[in-house]
Amino acid sequence: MKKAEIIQSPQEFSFDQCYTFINRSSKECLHQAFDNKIRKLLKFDGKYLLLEIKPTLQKHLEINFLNITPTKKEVIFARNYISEWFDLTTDINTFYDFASGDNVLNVVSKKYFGLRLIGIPDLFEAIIWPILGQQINLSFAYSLKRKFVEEFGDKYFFDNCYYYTFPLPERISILEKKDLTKMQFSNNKAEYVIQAARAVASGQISKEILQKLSLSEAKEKLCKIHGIGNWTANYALMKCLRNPDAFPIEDVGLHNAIKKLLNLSEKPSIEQIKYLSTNWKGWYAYSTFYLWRSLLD
DNA sequence: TACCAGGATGTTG
DNA sequence: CAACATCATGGT
Repeated sequence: MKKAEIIQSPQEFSFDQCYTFINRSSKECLHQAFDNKIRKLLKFDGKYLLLEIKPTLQKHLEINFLNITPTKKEVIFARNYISEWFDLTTDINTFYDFASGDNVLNVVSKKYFGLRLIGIPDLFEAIIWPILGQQINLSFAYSLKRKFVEEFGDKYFFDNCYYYTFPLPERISILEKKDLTKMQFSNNKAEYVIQAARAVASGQISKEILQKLSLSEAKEKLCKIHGIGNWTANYALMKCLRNPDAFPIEDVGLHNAIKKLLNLSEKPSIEQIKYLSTNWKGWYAYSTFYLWRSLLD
């Protein structure tokens, strides 16, 4: 019996809320969620780490390494990954303070108390996933991602099923468009994905570089890549860089969530959303995420 | 059947 | 600069 690792969670943390979001699609291929447990494959220093995450009785996070006995470095790596994925270090009390007085966020901020902004720690994945999702329904986006991951990611067999890691930009940067169009990518998507892979593989874009820039500078840098517009840039900055003011305002899911919450007859315009979100500064990303969560009910 | 999907880009007027 | 066409395909 291997020793379980425990990550202390903050007071404002609900495993159930995070689990609901993580388990939102049965078509997800980069982790598995069942029986209130989450399994995810990581690769560290050439070695596969298959993690299983579940809540303890005290509502903290328990991590078990299913396939190996980890070294100290591997334990640290896994702990840091989970902490980042679940955003365990942000103090969200001031979010709740302002949200309780906000016309849009009042209900959701209470209803989903303890939900953290579930991120995408890998920058390449945080850019490619929204590109795949551009202008198509989520169901189809998930099937595109599955084909992409199964073809170009790493595969690891354990406990009667396969686990995958997201493809590396170096691998994708050398593809030809037809490698992707044959798996139902549009010509544009294929082009965008390969261009983005080259930008990351070459070092033109990295987490470290973006971290040092202001939000507008980071958006500008991302938008230089063909296929990354304002929505995709904000999505990546929100989910990977965790910029609190990243705000994918063009997002259709956001529009639908606001329409539903305010009982509008039509989806709100961009101008209406700008007005409604006037007081969200410092919490645009969290506000967006809580609204996305409301779509799952 | 037509229209919309977790948009972005190129072209047109 | 705003309006429109295009993309690929699943869902309704």
